[in-house]
Amino acid sequence: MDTIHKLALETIQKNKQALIFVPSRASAEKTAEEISLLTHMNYPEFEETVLKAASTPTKQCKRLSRCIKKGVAFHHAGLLQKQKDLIEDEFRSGNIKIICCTPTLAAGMSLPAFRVIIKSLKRYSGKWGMDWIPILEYMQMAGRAGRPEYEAFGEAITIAKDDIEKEEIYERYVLGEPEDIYSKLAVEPVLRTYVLSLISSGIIRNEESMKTFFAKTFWAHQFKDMAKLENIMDKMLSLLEKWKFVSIEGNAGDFVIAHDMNRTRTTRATQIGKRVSELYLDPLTARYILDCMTNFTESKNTFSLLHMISNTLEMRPLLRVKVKEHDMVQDELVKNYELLLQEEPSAFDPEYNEFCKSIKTTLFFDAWINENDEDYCMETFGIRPGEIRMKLETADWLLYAAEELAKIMEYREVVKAVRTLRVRVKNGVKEELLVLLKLKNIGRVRARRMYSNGIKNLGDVKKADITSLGQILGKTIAADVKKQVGEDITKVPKGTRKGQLSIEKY
DNA sequence: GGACGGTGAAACTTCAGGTTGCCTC
DNA sequence: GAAGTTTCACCGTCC
Repeated sequence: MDTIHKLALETIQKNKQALIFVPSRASAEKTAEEISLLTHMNYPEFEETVLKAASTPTKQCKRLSRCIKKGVAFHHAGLLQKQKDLIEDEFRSGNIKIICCTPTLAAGMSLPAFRVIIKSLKRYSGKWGMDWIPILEYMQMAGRAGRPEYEAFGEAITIAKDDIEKEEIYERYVLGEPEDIYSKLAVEPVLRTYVLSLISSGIIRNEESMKTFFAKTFWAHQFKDMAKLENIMDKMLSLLEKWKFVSIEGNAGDFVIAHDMNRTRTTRATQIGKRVSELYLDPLTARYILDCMTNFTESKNTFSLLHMISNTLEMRPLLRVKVKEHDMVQDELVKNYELLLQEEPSAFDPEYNEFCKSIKTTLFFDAWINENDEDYCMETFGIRPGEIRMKLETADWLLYAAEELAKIMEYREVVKAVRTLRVRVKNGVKEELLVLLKLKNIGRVRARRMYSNGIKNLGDVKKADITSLGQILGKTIAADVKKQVGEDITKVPKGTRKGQLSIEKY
């Protein structure tokens, strides 16, 4: 038995609770599972919530359910919100004794435990291999120990693999000072967005006031070199002008300073620039979407639009292309090449890898709008339910933004295509089900059942007799649906069941 | 003799997280 | 860099 397992069991014996921080999701799940096999608790009542969080229980859901039954859970961003809520609530009420988690639970949420166990203070960090995590993060994790309302103290235990590491951990984390906080404003996407929004809202009217404004920010305070900073802002401004989101007029603005005409030229957001700002889009993405949309012709389709949104900064991190998937992604790229709305970068371009990822992400969305469920997506693309939801939400936002921009540009065909796609993404359905989705209480599953039983549009709903509709949808919903198409059926006939209709699984 | 099944070591892969917009029954 | 996962060779058992 591992040290971690012993500590976990000992915590349970003391009738206390522990959070175990581990460096990866796989490790969170595995550790939780191992501990769950060692406990003797039994909570069957949570099974349903865990398994029914997705339309079909995935491997992950089943694994979580097995653990929670034994009073142990794993927690990471791949879980569905409902599952995360359940875990947090049941930990608070004391039914779940141990949570093995990634840094999800380190910050933000108040979820104190008697004991915090940190499996490792090193984490994989791209190029550098394993690296120490920030001291700030250690403090966040350790700070979860000790419930102020119940405990006089808490324990934060860190596992060291040998004496040398023990020394280093003590020096670095226990005695160490947390890192300074740096402004995130300096990142270009953020800066672009803020400059545009300040111009759009009229807070900044010319270059002079822009510089005065930014000089007062925390970023400038840290950065100190104002000349360099002004340089960056000039660059931002000319980009925004180049992209036609901002117009810079030659005449002097409201605040005339005669000696420097250049700094007092009035800056204004264009109509499209104003909308971009309202949509909270990174101007770079907005420009990219606008350019893509001009290439949207009759020969393009939903794949084209899905790829358009998959290739944005907002959609990142994209789905990773695994070694075994490489050929498949390449094949799909070749197959769908004609559908793309932007040029493929050269294979030597540093961005090429991201481009391959954007293709895989598009394939996932495409599978989703063709009615493949969470379980299929997880098995096929390695995307977990929690991430599916996040991606769908981002997609919905970007499609909405694209629709709004297309409206202003009067790209009527694009507006139509994007609007349809947005509903399909939201519901995960093929186009043929869209009519049925207009009915309240009818989602992807029920609509598909109706369709496979021959009820393909609202007319069919009217024609269908209430008994068979009831067999497809259940009596209550069937009556409600009938009502929605104008037939008020308050009384469902009894005893008219003739036999089960074949209800195909989609 | 051959198919199947279990086991363990070696080879191979992969590796955290979460904010934005808008509308509406 | 380390842990988790998959693959594969090896061995024993059963038919």
